Amino acid sequence: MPVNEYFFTSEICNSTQPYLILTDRSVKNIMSPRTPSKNEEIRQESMKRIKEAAFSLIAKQGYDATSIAQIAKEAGVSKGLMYNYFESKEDLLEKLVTDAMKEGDHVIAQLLNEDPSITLRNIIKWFFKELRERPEYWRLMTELTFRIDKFKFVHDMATEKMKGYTVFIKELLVKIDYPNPEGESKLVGAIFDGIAIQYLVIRDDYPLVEMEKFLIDKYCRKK
Amino acid sequence: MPVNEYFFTSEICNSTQPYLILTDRSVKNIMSPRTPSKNEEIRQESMKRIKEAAFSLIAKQGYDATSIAQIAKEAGVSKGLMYNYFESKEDLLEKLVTDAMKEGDHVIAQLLNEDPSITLRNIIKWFFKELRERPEYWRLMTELTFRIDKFKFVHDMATEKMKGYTVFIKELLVKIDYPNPEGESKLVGAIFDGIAIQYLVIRDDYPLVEMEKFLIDKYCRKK
Amino acid sequence: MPVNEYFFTSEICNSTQPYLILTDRSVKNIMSPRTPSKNEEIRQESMKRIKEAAFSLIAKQGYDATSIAQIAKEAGVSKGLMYNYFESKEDLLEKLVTDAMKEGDHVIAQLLNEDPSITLRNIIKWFFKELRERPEYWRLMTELTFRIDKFKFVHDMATEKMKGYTVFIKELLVKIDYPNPEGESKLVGAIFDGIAIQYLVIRDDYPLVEMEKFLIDKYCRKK
Amino acid sequence: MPVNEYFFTSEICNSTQPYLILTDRSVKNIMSPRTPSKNEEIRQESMKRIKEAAFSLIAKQGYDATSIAQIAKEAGVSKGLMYNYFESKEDLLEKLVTDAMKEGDHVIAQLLNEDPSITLRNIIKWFFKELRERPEYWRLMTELTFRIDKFKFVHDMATEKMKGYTVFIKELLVKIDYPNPEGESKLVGAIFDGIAIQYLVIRDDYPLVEMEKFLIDKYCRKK
DNA sequence: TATGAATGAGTATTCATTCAT
DNA sequence: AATGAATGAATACTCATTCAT
Repeated sequence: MPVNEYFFTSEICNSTQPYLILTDRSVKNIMSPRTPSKNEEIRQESMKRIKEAAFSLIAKQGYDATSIAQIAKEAGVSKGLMYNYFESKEDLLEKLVTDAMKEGDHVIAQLLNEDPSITLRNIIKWFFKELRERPEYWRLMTELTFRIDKFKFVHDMATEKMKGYTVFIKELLVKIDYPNPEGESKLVGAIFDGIAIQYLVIRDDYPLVEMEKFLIDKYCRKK
Repeated sequence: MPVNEYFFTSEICNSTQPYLILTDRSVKNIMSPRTPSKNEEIRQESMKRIKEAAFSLIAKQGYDATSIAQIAKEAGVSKGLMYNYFESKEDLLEKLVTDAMKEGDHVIAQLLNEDPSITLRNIIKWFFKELRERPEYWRLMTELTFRIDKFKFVHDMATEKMKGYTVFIKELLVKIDYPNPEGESKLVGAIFDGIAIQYLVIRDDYPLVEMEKFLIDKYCRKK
Repeated sequence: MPVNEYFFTSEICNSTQPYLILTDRSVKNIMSPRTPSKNEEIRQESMKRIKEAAFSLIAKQGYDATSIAQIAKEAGVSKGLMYNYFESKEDLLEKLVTDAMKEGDHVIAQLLNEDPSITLRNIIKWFFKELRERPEYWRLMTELTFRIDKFKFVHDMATEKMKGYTVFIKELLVKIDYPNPEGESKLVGAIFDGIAIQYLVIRDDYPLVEMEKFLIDKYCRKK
Repeated sequence: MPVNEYFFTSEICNSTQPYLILTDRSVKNIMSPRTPSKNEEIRQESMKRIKEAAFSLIAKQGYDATSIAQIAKEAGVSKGLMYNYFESKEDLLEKLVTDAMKEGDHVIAQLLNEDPSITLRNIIKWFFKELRERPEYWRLMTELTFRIDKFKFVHDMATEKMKGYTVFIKELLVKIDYPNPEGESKLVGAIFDGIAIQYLVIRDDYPLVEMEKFLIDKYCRKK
């Protein structure tokens, strides 16, 4: 691999700014006091701090109850800076949700197995793992989903995901000859939501481990 | 969305109208041009109108989006009067929720039957009936439950109810020799909550009738 | 005239509230802590103070440069109160302008005379009188008229008034056989605006008296 | 709206580009990798672009509605750079207005003719030409003039120009034996301002051509 | 008991200006 | 000379709550 490959970090390559082309001006740092990549770094850092602060506060307190001032304080930046990166409070929320969804998006493919029972078990396990690892995210999504009028984008995302997922479960149940797969797949959907909700509300008192075992035993047992 | 939690309570049937009992305060107040009982009547009437207005508005719009001014207008009273009866907006909400929960308590007794299968069927039917008839109420309870930090009292009520309820279902399942009653009763709890939340979000697109039949068939069939 | 006529002041009769009908309740002042007319009085007083403060500040500084906070402070009320009476800052402005226009509306009829020369002289005199007595109002109107995009209502009012007025002048000039009444009436319109503008800007240094005499001499001299 | 004030000035033809003269400051700055004159060239270029962007935006949208960020973007420079050349947003405006006034100064000389009637006709024609070609500029000047408290410098410039101008017109009228030149010159000033303001407000509906002919016919006809 | 005028702390958002680089 | 991330004071507006009557 030629040495010069090292000169092109992903950061530089992704830069949307053309200034890094080496000209007299950029070499002498006359035109630009900070390099564009340095600036981008600063931007990303600030954005990240804002997003993290916003996410944890909104997930804990809810969207309305969390003020821009509070987020800025938590993130250690000024209120004004938030509007360099996000058009509005709602735009910030949308980016937060989109980010969080992306995190979970890639996994499904890895859960597939030629044995449908195992696929189903993987899904169940993944669901409980998500619940344990990102409870705040699911709490937030649930809250937002309930506010259809205000956050249609969340509601739409959620509804669509739910449909695709129910179909998928049904096909698995068909393959493993589970009785009444049509109704049962809808039931499984409700069970997932129900467990999530109860866990998100009562948390440590909820028998998450027991329920996980129970579900796997109920739906993934080899006949 | 813990919905089923609200169906059962340990404190059975406290008077829903305790204010009519003549307390020291109202008895003493005899210099008033109105008799104490007349006064109390007026109080009850005003309170009722405020609660009704508050409930319907909050259920429709959410707690934050509903202002005291709006409630007062809908109830046909002044803003100031509201603070004669309720210490704050949050206190009003608490009394609203408490009332609504008490209403649910009465019903349970009527669902009992010497045949546990029939009792269970009655419960399932009542659950779906509630969902159809008072979706706003359940939406409100769900919304509030998710705002733990702000409305701890709802969370506590919900958790307590859920426990009592799970025990009750378990006993029914034991009586009808349903396999694994311990886990299954928790599952039924999750199913109720799951169905409720899905229905409350997607409404008309949700197969409520189908799910009701499916559940009755699954849990109440005589072997 | 029957004595009871004296009981119905205009204030009471105009009240939109029916409470003044003498019933036990209103006599004993149980239902309403302040009489509706007293309330209306308070409202009018507050409104007046806000309007006066707003008018003088906006006329002096311009609309944008005058903040709600400033107006409230000048009026000696809280910011919040302003929104009891006016829907927005712009609504306040609109009411201000409408009020000011009303003040000047009635006069025209009184300027008419069977001798068109005298009518014209009356108009010219009235114009200079207005300029002397309400310069802030005309300054404000001029400023606002220039901001078509934002204050279309002012622009429309102004344009309409100008048209009617030009036609009126033309007819007068026709009657007094002034040469070229069509063009001359438009010129007179421009002259009025021009004098107003110059006076409103340089004020005391402007030869208002001299111009008034000059105009009367030029246009109202008996042939 | 004092428009005509900007047409004449006492300080005739200061260099419109005084910055190109090498000052002590730029001469000394020899450690720079650029020559001082090269630097100065860059300065001039940047300043010019900023001024042009600022002028067109402010003329179109008004002073308050135009942000520094917008100007910088339009000019293709950074916000920070603006503060190298202008102390503040208001300072930028002041320089803009001063520049624009100077531009007007040059023209007058070209309008002069040994025949005073022709000079007057030239002035009238030039006035209407300006109005047609640069209405935004005149709109801006008018807007600013009316904000005395905020932009006193505009007011002062305007007042001074008006005086010089009135004297000039008067002398022309004297030469052509127009009756009452003292009053009539002031009237012409008012007429210019009046026509300008009416045209700037109602634009296409204003009979600009008709008024131009009418004025020339009225004031420049050889007897 | 009942009213509603009044308050003031709170909200999201904007923007001229600063300053490290 | 030039940049643009960052600031913070200012903006219009909202609303739960108080209190004189």
